[in-house]
Amino acid sequence: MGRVTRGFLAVGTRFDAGAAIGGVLYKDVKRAMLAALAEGEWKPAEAIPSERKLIERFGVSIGTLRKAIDELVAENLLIRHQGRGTFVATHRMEDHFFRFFRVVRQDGYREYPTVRLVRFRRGKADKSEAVALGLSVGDAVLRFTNVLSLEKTPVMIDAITVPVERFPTLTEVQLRERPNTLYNFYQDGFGINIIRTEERLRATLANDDDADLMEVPAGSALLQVLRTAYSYHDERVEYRVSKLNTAHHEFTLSQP
Amino acid sequence: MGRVTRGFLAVGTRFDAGAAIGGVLYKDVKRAMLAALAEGEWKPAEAIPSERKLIERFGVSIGTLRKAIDELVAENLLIRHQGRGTFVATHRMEDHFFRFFRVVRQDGYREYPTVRLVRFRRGKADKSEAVALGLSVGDAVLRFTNVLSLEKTPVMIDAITVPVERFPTLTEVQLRERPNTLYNFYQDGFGINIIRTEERLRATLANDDDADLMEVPAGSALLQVLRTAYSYHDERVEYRVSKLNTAHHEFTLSQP
DNA sequence: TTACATTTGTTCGTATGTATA
DNA sequence: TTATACATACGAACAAATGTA
Repeated sequence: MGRVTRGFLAVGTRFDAGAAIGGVLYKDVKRAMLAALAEGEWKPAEAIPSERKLIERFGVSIGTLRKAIDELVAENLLIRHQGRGTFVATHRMEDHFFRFFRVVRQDGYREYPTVRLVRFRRGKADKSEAVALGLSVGDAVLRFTNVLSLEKTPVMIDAITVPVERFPTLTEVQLRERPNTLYNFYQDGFGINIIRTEERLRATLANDDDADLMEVPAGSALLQVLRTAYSYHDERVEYRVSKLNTAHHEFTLSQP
Repeated sequence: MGRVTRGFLAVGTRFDAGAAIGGVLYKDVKRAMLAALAEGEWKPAEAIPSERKLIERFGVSIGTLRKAIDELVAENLLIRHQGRGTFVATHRMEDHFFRFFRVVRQDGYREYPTVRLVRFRRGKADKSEAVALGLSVGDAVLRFTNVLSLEKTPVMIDAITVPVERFPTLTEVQLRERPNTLYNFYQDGFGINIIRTEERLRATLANDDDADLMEVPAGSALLQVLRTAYSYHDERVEYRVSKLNTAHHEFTLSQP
């Protein structure tokens, strides 16, 4: 005989609930927590309720709760600190910056880049942007380009496209004056949390524009990174084509 | 008051043992299991002892054992199958092939490559090989080159270097006739398990040799991948420089 | 087909250790 | 010092998958 309720779901016996919902309780808890994150009930940098409160809220045991949290921690959505609490991950420099900026000097040295905004324009999604962002060709998008420098030397060009729908009030000035990382800015300014990216890499040759911005000869070999960035529920919110000069740097698959 | 022994370690009370060894019991169990794997007590594709036997062997509770196994599973060293047992991971095609072969057609289609061995020679480690493999310059190495094709078209060149010391009996014929993946061959033929790689990516231009092997014009942009492959205990056993033609394919960071 | 033994997976709960404010 | 929070370790009970008799 199962329990009579599933606590937060309250849908009948343990067994019936299992058949009716996800079958696995900790997965249901995880989903509920994911919903609390996606809906903004728990905000970046804030502590979520303590384990004791969460087991009351969800009506599960400590082990089940911890298993749900374990997975959210593994996915970098939450960060646990013994003695302090469990926190919603942010994109502040200290936290996750090098998870998304994988450029390293060839001797392994890592450094924060300086960013210069060189283009900002409204436009209509082309085919590749529409495919990448799940839009229709012609939908309104914002395109902007950053030049990233390391040790004062331009090393990477990021050509970024976002749907206007998700960033309706975004202005060039805001972008230029943002105090922190771009993904942190998405987070603070628009409530959009980038939690995952998919990236594909190619080699390409510098065109005149690249050559100009990156101070290399046209025809140089560049590493091209095609990135789609995802928010909660696999929602695509940014498409980015980066070009990296690998004369002195490289793209690393190792996390620091 | 702690327990009197730590089972397989038997080094005193729980607390003392903690201070003396790793401090965390499940980490000790994990280390012991890692040792059993590294020493070949548990061999690839075989089942390790059941949880019940392991908790007897290590003198820990089921929860502690499972936490140790959880981490080894997360690191892809073990694979659990409910109802069957827990198995040592292998490099057979079905298992982990696409963890190490990250080349995908631009439309996302994945395919096993065909491999052609085009060079095999003994030599002395140069600077970069020595650094990558933790050898001294001049140490004996084997170098061999594979051309990988997808849909009958050459797409990637792998220039591979391994220390002779780790592969003393390796011959060109063996390499040419291996029935399975290269890492599976290392595993079966030399007891060497590749469990992890570090990769760095650059863009480069095709030289005459590349152009010849890959049937592209010299000067084409190619994606270069510098890979160091590790066995247990972070031992470096292979250094590989790959060049990929990204005209129709790309290097993906997504796992299938 | 059925029944059973074996193995891992999930859920429960308790006690204690460790880090933090 | 104290209270709070997460971390580790224990183990029981049952569920689900698998292979075999």
